[in-house]
Parts: sequence; structure tokens; C-alpha cells
Amino acid sequence: MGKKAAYKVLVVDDEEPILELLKYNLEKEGYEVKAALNGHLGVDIARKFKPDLVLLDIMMPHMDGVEACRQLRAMPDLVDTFIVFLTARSEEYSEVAAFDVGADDYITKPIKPRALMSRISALFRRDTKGKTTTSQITVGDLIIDRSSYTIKVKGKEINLPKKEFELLFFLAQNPNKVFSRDDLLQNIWGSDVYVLARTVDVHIRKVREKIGDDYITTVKGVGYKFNLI
Amino acid sequence: MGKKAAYKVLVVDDEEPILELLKYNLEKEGYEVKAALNGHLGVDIARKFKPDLVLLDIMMPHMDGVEACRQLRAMPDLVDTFIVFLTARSEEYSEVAAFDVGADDYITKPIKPRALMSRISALFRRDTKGKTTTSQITVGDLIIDRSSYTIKVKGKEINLPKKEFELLFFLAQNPNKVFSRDDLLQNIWGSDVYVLARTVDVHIRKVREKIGDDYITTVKGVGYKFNLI
DNA sequence: TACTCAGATTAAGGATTTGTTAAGACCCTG
DNA sequence: CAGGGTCTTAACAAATCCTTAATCTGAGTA
Repeated sequence: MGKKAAYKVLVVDDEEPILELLKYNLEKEGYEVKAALNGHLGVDIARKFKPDLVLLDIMMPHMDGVEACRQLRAMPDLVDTFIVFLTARSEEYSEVAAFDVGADDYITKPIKPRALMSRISALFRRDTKGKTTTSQITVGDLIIDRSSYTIKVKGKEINLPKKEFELLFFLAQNPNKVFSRDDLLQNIWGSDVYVLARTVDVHIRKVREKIGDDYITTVKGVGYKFNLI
Repeated sequence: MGKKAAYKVLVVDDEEPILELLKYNLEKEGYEVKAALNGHLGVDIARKFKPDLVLLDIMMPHMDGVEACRQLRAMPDLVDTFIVFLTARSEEYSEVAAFDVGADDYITKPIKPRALMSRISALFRRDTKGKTTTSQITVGDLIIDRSSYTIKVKGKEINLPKKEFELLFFLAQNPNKVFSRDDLLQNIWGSDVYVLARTVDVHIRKVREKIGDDYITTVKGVGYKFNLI
């Protein structure tokens, strides 16, 4: 799996073994993880860490999950954060109570790592779906369609490899704007991927080879841009 | 749909009193009823329950009715399911939006139980009469028939196992659109089944073996798509 | 003209993703 | 409970993509 900008996950549970289990699995999936041993600490960490997802045990000393959730929900920075409760099947909290304080999901222990990871990635997938940018861009005789990962040049359909497609799509989305190689790396490769800036040249070359030289212009000393004619 | 087995109805509304009212009346009429307090739960329950009818409040916390409907419509098991929106007259959602995401009907609150029950039974009556559901897809020399779980390739009829069929059917229903392995697992296996993503590969392979390599394309790093030629 | 610098091009390897096969688990049905 | 079919996993092979490094071009300039 290519690494994207890592989602941040905060895990709050008073049992250390569970904390470690979760941390280990989440990091293996490429998430950036912080852990807290009780609700109080969790809220404190969340304030600075601004996680995208909080896994929250319901039963804890020093502030239980429900109260912690209430406080998290009150932080403006966390409006887009997912909060998921962890709870033993035997515990008496009802789902209703959990959703009442603003939880987004509800997972019962014992935790099966694979299942949990799958649910989490589904959560984020749904998230990004909502704010999908326009999935099709048309410029002259060039049609770029994100949903099918194909482009059409003069009626001829071409399949682009992922990186090339992302690169073209990104540039075309911001026409006439020049991006430095670093900008492009940042936006397409992600902030935590380190590759040489020259790599961009190669991809640009390949894209040009497929769509022609007219669409992407080099601005010497600066970068590349997609030109709207 | 079987005529002996009771029709299954799922009611999704965030107001408990309404939920109870509907549940009571529907059960009195002999339907098998499940209830959910928000769209999120509704979608989860629907996946397993496979209702014949979903009554869906439009305004709800944790996923509104429109989004829930969209997700319900994406489930292969629910192709024959009726989806009916419930809405207060004052609410701003337009009928158009509702029908856009695949709603079958539209009922305004306050709900009059007798009227609603009559409308529902009318719905099912209509169903059993003209059950020429469009559960058949034809693409080139490929015919996919849901009612018999059978496909025809170049006149030759083939019986597909369930998973392979669902996979092909789902892809063919959204032609030219790329789905990640996770998307496919989510939609075909369900959100509560945790299977390795690579399992999809194997099923793809088997489907290709039976229908040929031309219909399903791999988009490396992204997923698979069914291509309309 | 020759030099320099930035970008263009190319090819090779390494890395990653997908294809393919097979084995075991599971579930029906006879 | 044996046999056939299905589903999932694991392991290895194959494909292809990505990155790097090395070399080439061409414009600007001394």
C-alpha cells in the first residue's frame, strides 16, 4: 500500500495490553497513533493531537468514555473527528447513550484486530467519499475521469497508471497554476513520502507522451502547470 | 418474493415514539419489523435483515435518510427492496432529491397509520403483480440474470457461485467505475464481514476464467472495473 | 564557440501490486 | 459421513510501476 498522508488515531483505554494491541495494529496499517490510559488524559492529548479518529473505551477510571466523548465533541477542532466506542458486550451502556453523546460507531470487545482495521478504513473511506471533488474534468479534447481512472484524448481512451493519473488530475484541477516539484510531491505522494524531486520529471514525461505536449507546460526554475487554452 | 413468508420491514427514524407507532401498526398487519434510530444503524441492520421495505426518515443525526438511501441502493441484496421516505411537510428536502437517490415513494408526516398501512400493502400488491424487475443486465454478448444467478456468454449458459455472481453483477451495474477491493468487500461481503482484500483477486480470477478477460479491467493500485465497450 | 544550468529522456533495478495455483475449512446434500 | 462445491487463505510467480542515476538537449551567456 502506498502511504498517503497518515490519519491520526487516538486510543483511550485503561488496559495496557489492549492499548498495545491497538497501537501495534494501527501503526502497521500506517496510521499515526497516540495512546491514553484514561479519559482525562485522552481529552488532554486530543486537544493538541487533533486526531481524525478516537477509539474510546466506555468503562474507565478518571472519566469514563461517555463523558470524555462529550468533552471531545465540544472542541471545535474535532468537529470532523470520528469517535468510536469500545465496549464489552456485558456492559450496560446502550448504543443509544453512545450515539446520544455523538459517537459515530460502536464496537464490542473482544476486539478482533482484522475486523477493527477493516471497519476503521471503511470509516475513513466513507469520509473522503462525501467531499469528493469533481470527478470529471474536460478540457478541450481531453477528458479526465476519476471514477474510471481513464482519460480520453481525441476520442481515444487511455488507461493511466496511478501516479501518472493523479499527477495529471491534480494539475488539471488547478489549471494555469504553477506547482513546484515539491508542491506536487507533497500533494500527490503525500507529506510522509520521501522521493527525489526529479521523479516528478519522469512522470511528467510519461504523461506528455500519452496526451501530447500541449497540455502541460514547464516553467523553468519554478515547476509545471496545466494550461487552459 | 415468497408469498407465505411475512414481508420484512425496516423502520429508520430518530424519534422513538414514531418508531414504536410504526412498529406496532406494522406488526399488527403481520409484517416482520426491525427498527433503527439513525441512518448508520439502519444501513447496518439492512445488510443482514434484507428488508423488503425500508421506511426512512429524511432528517436524522448520524447519516440522514438521503445518504442512507444511497448506501442501501448500493447493496446487491436490496435491489428489490422498496424505499419510502418519511418527511415532515415543513422539511426542505425536495421530492426530486429523494427520487434521485432511488426512493420508491414519499410520505409526509404526520403519519396516519391507517393510510400508511394501506399504501404499504398497495406497494407490495403492485410488486407481486408486475415482477419484471430489471434484474437482468446485458452487455455485448454477456447477459447477467439475477433471478437465476446465471450468465450467458456467447449463447452459452453458465451458473456462477454466489460470490462470483454478486461480484460480476455489482461491477456490471456500475460500468466503467473503478472499485477498490475494500469497496467491493464493503458492498458485496458487507460491512460486518472481515475477509482479506486479496480474496477479491481470487474471485475476479474465477469470473474472468468464465467470461473471458475482456470485461473486467485491473487498475493497478486502485482496483477493478467493468468496462462497457 | 564553449560553458553552465535546468529540464528532458532513457534504461535498469528494485519495489510493489496483481495473477495464479493449491490446500484446507466449511457447508450442504445425498 | 462421504463427496462435491464454495470460500478463504497462503505462497509463489508474473507483471508493471516507480525511482534512481546517468546521459542528452537546448537556451542563455561569457
